[in-house]
Amino acid sequence: MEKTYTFGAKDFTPEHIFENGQAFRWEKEEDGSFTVVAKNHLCNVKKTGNDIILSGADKNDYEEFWKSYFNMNRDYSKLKNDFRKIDINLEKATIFGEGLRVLKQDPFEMIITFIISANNQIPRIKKSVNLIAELMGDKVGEFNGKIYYSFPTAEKLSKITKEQLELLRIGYRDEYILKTAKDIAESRIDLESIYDMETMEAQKYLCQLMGVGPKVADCILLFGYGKTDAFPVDTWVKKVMNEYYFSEEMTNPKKIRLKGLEIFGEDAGLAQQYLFYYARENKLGNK
DNA sequence: ACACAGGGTCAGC
DNA sequence: GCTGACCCTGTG
Repeated sequence: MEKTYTFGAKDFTPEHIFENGQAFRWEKEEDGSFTVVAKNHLCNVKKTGNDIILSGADKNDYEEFWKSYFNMNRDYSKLKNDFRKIDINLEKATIFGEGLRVLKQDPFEMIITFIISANNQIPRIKKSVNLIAELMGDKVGEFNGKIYYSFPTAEKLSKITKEQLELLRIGYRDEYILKTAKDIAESRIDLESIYDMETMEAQKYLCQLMGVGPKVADCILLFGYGKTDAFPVDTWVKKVMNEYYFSEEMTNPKKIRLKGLEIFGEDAGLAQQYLFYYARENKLGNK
């Protein structure tokens, strides 16, 4: 019999967690559940009534891995309560994205994933990232007839061949991920040291990597390092910030970022994720 | 059909 | 600092 672990579904809505553009290593099943692979762990996440059921994971797997992955130590009820006091638009976004959580994912995987994300579309990003795991990673397990693979280390990815790169269909980004994987594998950039850096210092440090600019760096810091004061400014955040917080059109991402931190404070990155999801799902500012 | 945008970044000025 | 080009592909 397959192992399972069950916990309360308060502040935990799988589709709002997985379908908000922070994670790409999952499949939605026919019953609405999500099968997710992270590091060398695999499980299926299903919401039934007031419960979340993890299949393929037991209490020990939860305590050792998934609890941290889902950032279960963070109190999202309190967070939403604080956000509601700050601003009515943010309150609307938190209600819309009820149960959204910002995950703690692998830093190297985030680096490669968000380099690929630049000037790209979410379905294509998902395809490319999963193909990298399939080509260069190891088999983690199987669920519902589908095989799941771990994301490769920098050492492994740095040995990808030209032919394999072709298969990824990531266009001009192939030289970015190759050079970045090499810089990390050969220790020119130390990913561990980033944990101890202030967010702005870390952003600058990450921007040394080919294909990493300020926005991608913020995504890496928010989704991979748990730095909640990283505030990625993309097209959607630009739209939503202009809609609510600027009287005249603001295009400068640096100033939008500053405004976000000024309004939303030390957890601005979490606010950003609600706003991003809200703006994109409602196609805010389109025509 | 075919232009357009997509979780931006880079090189060149 | 600003501008244009950039591999692809899903969408209208």
